[in-house]
Amino acid sequence: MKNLVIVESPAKAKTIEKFLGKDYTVKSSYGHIRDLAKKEMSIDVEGNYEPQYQISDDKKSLVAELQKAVKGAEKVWLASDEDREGEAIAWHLQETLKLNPETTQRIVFNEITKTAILHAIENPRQIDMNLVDAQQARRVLDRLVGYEISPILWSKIKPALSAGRVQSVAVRLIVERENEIKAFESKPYFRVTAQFHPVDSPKMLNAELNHHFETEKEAQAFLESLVGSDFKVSRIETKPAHRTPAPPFTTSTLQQEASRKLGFSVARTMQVAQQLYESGYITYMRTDSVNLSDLALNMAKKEITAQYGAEYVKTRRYQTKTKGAQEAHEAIRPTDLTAQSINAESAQRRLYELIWKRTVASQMADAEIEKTEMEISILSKTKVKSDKFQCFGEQVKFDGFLKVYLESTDDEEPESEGAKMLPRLPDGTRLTLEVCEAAEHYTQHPPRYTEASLVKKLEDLGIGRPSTYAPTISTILKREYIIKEDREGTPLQCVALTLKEGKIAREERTEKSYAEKGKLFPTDIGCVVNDFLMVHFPNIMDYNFTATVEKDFDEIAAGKKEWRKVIDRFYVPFHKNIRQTQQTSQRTTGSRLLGVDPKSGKNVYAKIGRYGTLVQIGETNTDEKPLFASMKKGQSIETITLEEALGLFALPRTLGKFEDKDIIVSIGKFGPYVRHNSKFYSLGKNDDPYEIDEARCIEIIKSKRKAEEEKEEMKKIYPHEIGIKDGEPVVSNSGRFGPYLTYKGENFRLPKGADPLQMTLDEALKIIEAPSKKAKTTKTKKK
DNA sequence: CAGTGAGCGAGCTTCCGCTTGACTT
Repeated sequence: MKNLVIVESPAKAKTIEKFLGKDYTVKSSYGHIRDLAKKEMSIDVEGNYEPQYQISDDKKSLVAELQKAVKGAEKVWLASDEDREGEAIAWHLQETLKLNPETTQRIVFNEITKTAILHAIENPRQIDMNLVDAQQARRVLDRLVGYEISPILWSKIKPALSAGRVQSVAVRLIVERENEIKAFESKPYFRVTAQFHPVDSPKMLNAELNHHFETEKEAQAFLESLVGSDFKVSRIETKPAHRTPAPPFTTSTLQQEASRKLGFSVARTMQVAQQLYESGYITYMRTDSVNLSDLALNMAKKEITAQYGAEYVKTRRYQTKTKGAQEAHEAIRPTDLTAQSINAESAQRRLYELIWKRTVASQMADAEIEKTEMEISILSKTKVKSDKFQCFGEQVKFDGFLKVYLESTDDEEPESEGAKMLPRLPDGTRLTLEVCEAAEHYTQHPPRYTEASLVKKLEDLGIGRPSTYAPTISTILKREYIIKEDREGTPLQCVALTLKEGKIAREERTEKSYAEKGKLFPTDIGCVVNDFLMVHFPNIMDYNFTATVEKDFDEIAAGKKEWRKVIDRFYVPFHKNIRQTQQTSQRTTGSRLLGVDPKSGKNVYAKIGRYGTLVQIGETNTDEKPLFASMKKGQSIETITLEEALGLFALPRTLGKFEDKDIIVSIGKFGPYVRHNSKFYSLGKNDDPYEIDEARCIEIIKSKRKAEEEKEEMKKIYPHEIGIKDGEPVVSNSGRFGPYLTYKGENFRLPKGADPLQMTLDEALKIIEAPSKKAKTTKTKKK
């Protein structure tokens, strides 16, 4: 082997190997191979912040494999990504594999095309230690922040909590949005819409009054003033406008669009995109760049010309404006733009088509639009009115990119009527009012974040990276700082006044406020932790903290600052704050007094305990031990009432007898259960231990008994011998996931619908001999 | 396998950013 090239991703390795030919072997590092040890701080704070790196357990065999490959190679090329992390990966490889810095070739390319790669090979350099140091500073800072603040939370609030530069700010955004919503006062207003038609034509015009009314009285008075009034077109104006397509996808915009258009969670989008990437359908999916390669631009031009005509082509190069973008890759695009769709499972196909449309549209001409604005004046018999009706029309003159794709918005207002073509009516045209309605609406609070809109906000603030958006959300969900929930709209009483044929009718309607789906809500713990961090670590919680330290990292990368000095300037005051907070801050439980227990006369509190939120009767600092009960799902410290709190002390409940033994319902370590004759039976998902009755308990007991009997039956049937081949039996067994086959010590999955009891030996052998999806080279680890 | 929450004290938890694991009984 002459040349060994090491890249970050195995899929990339496969592609590059094709371009480079047989003199090159391409291997993958699978990301970072070394990191700070997980257990300890692993930073020698006294020793000038020297980081202590170690090869992670799951990378040991890979490193050994790379070591072997290095020995057999004449030249080693480090081709990790062209950014801070990529440079550090190259450096860790050089250190770990003991490569000679003088002779090791560092190459970079940010698009996977033959020209880009060959160009890179012709222009090797050495590792840029300034860039590596910028990464070390980033890594060390994150570790210091996370590993020094988290233990404070354990002792002051609850064990196993966490804080960090990215996650804590993400939680702050959600907590603050919820506070805004709580502070929001929804106010009613009256929106006036009307239908007119020219005196001599039945063609209807939809119009809206140029302002709202605050009260029904005002709206009523306005409608009354219309009776007997005349109407005319007082102004009509048309002007050309154009719309431009959205830039190609980055990780963040892909997550947003897949959420809006396909309803995917951020994690699902990334999982499906990974599959598309591994199958070679799309370019790399973790990117902050909107750049397309020349190859892609040419492909797009050809494809658009062929499909839609040359007038639809407009080649555009987009600039990445995102804060802190590192642009190590291209934008997310199809590798082959001639494939408008792919033959794959539904989720993959739909995501691919979205990417195809977005990419192609980004290289298409603007849409040319003609906008029309019309004003309708009210000619009152009594006085001249400044109130005016307005109509808006839109006509697409040339569709351009709209032929292919239109970006969605997060706007939750229902699609407004409009954007239609307006008839051309000359100024002064007399109009007849057909109907006018003043309908009551309520102002809406700001929307809660969805996963995708949170990602967008984080990206706008320059916080987090494409590879961490999805994991960050799953971390704050796992810590139970936030929950993802649907919330139904609440009914609103609305008045509607309708003027028709000179008469005003009044109607009361019940309308629902907008339902919220998959929105992020803060939990009690999230709020308490956020408040604590805001008081004691305001600088870390500052929305500009990341942007500020990124400036330092950039200066380190430019060789203008020394990374250890940057860290020292941050750490000395930070650590002092840590010590002070640990010594002086109070334990925080978020406790709230709910009232007095009528039975005992003692105070009832709701607060955070070691294992979650709970309610408590009595005081903790007295001789008498208080009573405790866990709160139910959906209850919170802030909203729970005294009655609800007292209801939680109803467990354990004894619900009569079955077969002469007590039925007792309670909640245990593993959730709600029924106990009967010293045996435990878990309750179903929809059973509430506070509500469940005797009959349902007996049903649960009986069905569990039946399931056990069936299991016994299965044990009698299995193992079932299907036949003998080469002196070895072909057997079917029944396991946790249903029946399966065993032959010569190996297990085989059954295809859907196959019944091993009816199966012939030939059929069974077919399953056994079918090639398994992946070669069984990997060993399974057992704990 | 079927709480806990006070207090004592052992030992545990935790960050962000690169990557893809594994295929059960």
